[in-house]
Amino acid sequence: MGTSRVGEFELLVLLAALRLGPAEAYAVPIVEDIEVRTGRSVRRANVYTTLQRLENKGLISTWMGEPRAERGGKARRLVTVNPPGVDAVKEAAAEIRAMWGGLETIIGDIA
Amino acid sequence: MGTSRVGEFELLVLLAALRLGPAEAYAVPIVEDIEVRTGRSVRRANVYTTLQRLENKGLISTWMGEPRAERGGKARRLVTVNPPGVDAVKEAAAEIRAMWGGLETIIGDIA
DNA sequence: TGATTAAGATCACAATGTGATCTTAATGTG
DNA sequence: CACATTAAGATCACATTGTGATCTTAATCA
Repeated sequence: MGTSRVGEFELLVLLAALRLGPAEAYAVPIVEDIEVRTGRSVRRANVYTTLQRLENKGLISTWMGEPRAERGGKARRLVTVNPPGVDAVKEAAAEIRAMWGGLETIIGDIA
Repeated sequence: MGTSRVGEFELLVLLAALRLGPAEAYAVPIVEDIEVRTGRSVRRANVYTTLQRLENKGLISTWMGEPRAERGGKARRLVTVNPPGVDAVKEAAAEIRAMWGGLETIIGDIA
C-alpha cells in the first residue's frame, strides 16, 4: 500500500493544520488560514467534512479540547497531522514540483 | 465570474498539455508525461474524460489531426490550452505557493 | 430568562477521479 | 484477401472529493 492520495481541498486543510500546530489547529482558524492565504471563501462545514474524511483515512487525529471561560467558549475539536498525513503532503509536493518542471518559460511569470 | 477552479488531475492534464504544446499534446503523450513525472499510473480513458470536462469549461480546445501513414496511425485529438486555461493554471500555482509559505521548517526537506 | 457568540455537526447534491470495457482506423502479414 | 496488430479514441458506471444549506450545542452576557 502506497501513500494515500489526497484531493485538492484536503491538501489545503492538511497544510493549514500543519502550520497552526496541534494546539491551535481547529476548524475556525483553519478556515481563516485558507481564506487569508488563497483569497477564496471557505465554509466551516466543508472543513468538518474534510476533517472527518482525513481522519477516516488515518491521516490526522482529532480530539475535543477543554471548554473555555469565554462567551461561546465551547470545546474545540483539535487536530494533529499523523505521520502518514505528513507523507501524503510530501508526496503531493513532489508531484507538483515534478509537473511544474520547465513550465516557467512557457507560462511566464507564474506569480 | 472569477477564474474556474480546477481539480487536482485536471491541473496535471493542463500542465502536461502546456509542456507538450499544441502540435504534440494528445492523450497518449499526456498520459506518458504525467506517468513519467509523477510516477503514478494513468489510464488513457481518464485523460479523455478530463479533456472533455476541461473543454466544456472552455479551458482547452481540441480538434482532430490528420491520420498518419503508419500502422495504427489514427487521427489524434490534439489539444491547446486557451487563455482561461492558462489563468486557471496561474491561479492554482498562486494558491499552492501561498499555502506552502513557511512550511519548509515544519515539514523539513519536502523533496 | 432570553440574547449573543463560538463552535460543532449532518445532509444532500455537485464536481471530479478512476477502472472496465469497447470501438475505430490505420498498416502488416500469411 | 482475411486476419492480426497497433495506436488511438470513446462511453459508462461508480467511487471519491468538494460545497452549500441548515441545524445544534455550549458557553457568557444583559
